[in-house]
Amino acid sequence: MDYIEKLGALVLDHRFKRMMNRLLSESERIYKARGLDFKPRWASTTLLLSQEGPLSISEIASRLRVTHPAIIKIASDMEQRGLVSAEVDPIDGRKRLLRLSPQGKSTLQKLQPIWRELAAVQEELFRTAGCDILLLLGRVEQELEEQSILQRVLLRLEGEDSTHETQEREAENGS
Amino acid sequence: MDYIEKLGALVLDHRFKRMMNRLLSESERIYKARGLDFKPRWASTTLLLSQEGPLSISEIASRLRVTHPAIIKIASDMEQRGLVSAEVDPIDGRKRLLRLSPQGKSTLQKLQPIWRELAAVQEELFRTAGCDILLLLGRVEQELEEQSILQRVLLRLEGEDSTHETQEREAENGS
DNA sequence: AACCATATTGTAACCAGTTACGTAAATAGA
DNA sequence: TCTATTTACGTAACTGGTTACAATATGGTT
Repeated sequence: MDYIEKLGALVLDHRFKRMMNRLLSESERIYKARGLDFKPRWASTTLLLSQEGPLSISEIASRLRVTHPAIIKIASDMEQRGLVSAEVDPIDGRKRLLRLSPQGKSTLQKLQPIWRELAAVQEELFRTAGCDILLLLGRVEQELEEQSILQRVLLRLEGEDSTHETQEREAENGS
Repeated sequence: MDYIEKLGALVLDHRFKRMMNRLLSESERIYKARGLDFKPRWASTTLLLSQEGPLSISEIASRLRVTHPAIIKIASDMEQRGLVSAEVDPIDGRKRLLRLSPQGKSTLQKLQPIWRELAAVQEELFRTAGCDILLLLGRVEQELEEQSILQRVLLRLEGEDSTHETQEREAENGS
């Protein structure tokens, strides 16, 4: 019945998305079950702010590798719930420095034990299934820095149809 | 510098999302490099239609485990480019049967060798990094069917704070 | 001091999905 | 046969991101 599984590696993106959604929705339910009004998507910003003091929007964005509008949205949601406060940087009027509010810190205290177990459960889940998922993802990202999927696939295809090589070469060199 | 990697399993969702985006954007560039006007997100629908004849919107949606509005969007995009055609089911006037058009089939022919190499490259990438990714994901999904992350985490938390059990129990029972 | 380039934030428009809802066709039951 | 329920599709509104663009503050040059 599950056609996506049958399709294999071709739809790996689909599989990753499914796993991501599962992790997000279960985290959300865990927070709810523990009586916390907290969204999984705030986790990385919360941790970053807790560990590295007040930071500007764009600093957070670059550290977390998302775009600044995404952080603006997260920050404004967290401000509404009183978890973070913001003030203009006194020495650079363009920046708005974000910090965890007292309420944000108290929420963090409640989150810590949950996060500890959540991380342990997830790591264990993948280890039981056969591998260290973080190590694996790190290695794959490393491999891809050396050579992109695009390059790998085009190279293999080029070997195949060495008869009709036309515009592919440019595209490949362009990267 | 990459704070997400430092955060570890807590932000596994983030890591999966990153990998998914990478796979999608590289696929898109591969299609472009080979001169095809084709989106990675059409792949599963295209394959399904090619293998299992004309299908209705909701059949496709359920086979691919997405919602039907998502398929409506994909189908209308593919119709615009002439890759699929649709007609009302003669024996059930509610259904719109989708099938690959001749042009869709010819595009499929061009996609096949690309997909073959793409799948091979992706599998190899993960195998080199240490594991059979499809097997791994399948196993984890299997494990999660037996017991959800929610249950696992709540169980572990319950064991922990058996000393200071306050309001958490209610929340936990509520789920 | 004036000006230009750059950095930061914010906003708008878009994308790819979801949930929620409305409508039409089919089906089941009285 | 008439009605009530269910199914299929479509649309609207929302979410969580993106890119593109505008406005403003900073800092370096002349």
